[in-house]
Amino acid sequence: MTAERPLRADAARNRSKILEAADRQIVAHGPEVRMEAIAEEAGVAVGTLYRHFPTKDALVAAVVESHVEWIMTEVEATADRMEAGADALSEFRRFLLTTIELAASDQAAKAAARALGAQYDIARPVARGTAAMERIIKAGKQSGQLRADLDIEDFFLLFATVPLDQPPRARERWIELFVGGIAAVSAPKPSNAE
Amino acid sequence: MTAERPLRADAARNRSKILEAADRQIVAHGPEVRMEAIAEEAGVAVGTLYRHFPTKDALVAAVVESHVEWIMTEVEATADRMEAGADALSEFRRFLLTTIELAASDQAAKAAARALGAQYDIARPVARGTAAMERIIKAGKQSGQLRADLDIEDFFLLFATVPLDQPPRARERWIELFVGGIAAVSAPKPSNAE
DNA sequence: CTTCATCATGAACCATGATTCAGGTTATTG
DNA sequence: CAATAACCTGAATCATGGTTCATGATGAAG
Repeated sequence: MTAERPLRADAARNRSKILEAADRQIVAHGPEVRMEAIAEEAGVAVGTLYRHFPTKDALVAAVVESHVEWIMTEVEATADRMEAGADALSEFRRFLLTTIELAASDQAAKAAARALGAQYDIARPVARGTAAMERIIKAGKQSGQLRADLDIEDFFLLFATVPLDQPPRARERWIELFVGGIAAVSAPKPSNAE
Repeated sequence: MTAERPLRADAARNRSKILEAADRQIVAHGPEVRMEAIAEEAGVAVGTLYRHFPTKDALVAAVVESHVEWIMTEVEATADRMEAGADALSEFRRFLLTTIELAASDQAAKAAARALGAQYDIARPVARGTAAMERIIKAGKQSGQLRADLDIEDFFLLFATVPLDQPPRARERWIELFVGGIAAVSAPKPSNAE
């Protein structure tokens, strides 16, 4: 069906220059950058962008998806560590801190996080991450450090909620509060308090 | 200085028609509604909008601020109840539920919440709410149900973070998780777990 | 070294939406 | 009932930014 005629050498080169430029621009200025800015950064004319991507949205989507991919990789690494016996809470805290810290200055990752929260279904990459999150939850529950009623949905909620726009101190604080809420020791309706 | 010449009768009437229309439109469709839509809803021509508000931003700001005002009123009511001895956690949960539930379908309130989180300084209305939040925190700590280290900043963080775009069930769940994190019984770094 | 299918260029084109302003209305005052 | 300052109208103007396409270049095949 889709006869994949190999790209002409220069075309291939341009394609990646565009992708890289778009990534750089979107990371720095967010998905609203003008096509012209991307073209300039890539040392190419706007028309060329359109030769490779039908619309701006398509180009942005390509970039953002690669960042979702990246986030999912982090999730997997966390799952690995937790299964290897690491402390559930501190491991999770670490994940949030490093990932969020990086994502905060990265407008593309922000868009990615938003996308994740908005419509839990960016297919491929998310599927990978979903499996990892299941593992995280399972491991955390077994060690007794995560609420017994935790759910994947909760994780997506978490992503949709991270205050990426706040200053670093605020982000750390937020993590602190949220992790406390996730911990098994917290009591949703404490009747034994005092 | 500012010689407040009273508005001509029809002008005053139009002004409020515009404000109401803008509110309705922004609540329904968010701050991106076209000026023309607002004008039409108000039964007035676009030019008239500009006679009363220098720019679109000014008009939107007026509307959004009134919603911040509203939220702050809710905060005060909550403070009152808590000082009157109501259960800290459930009272706070109630506040979040009702306020958020209303705000969720209210694009203007969403923008308002975002504004609150983005730049804690919408002067007047926030000042009012800030005082109330101080009261909430104080009352909560005294009853021993709120973390001893809670801070006003935490509340702003909370507002900046509420997942208004998520479905109702998700919002409720989020509140559950977050309140758990705020409760004094939770232990940030539990060493007595087990 | 031709030849031509691919590819690149970038000015022109379009769509959207905010803002302006010349010309017509109307509330208010005397 | 003038007279006029305040007001209103809405088509025209601007600005922004995505998308197209006629024209010119160039890598690959023979």
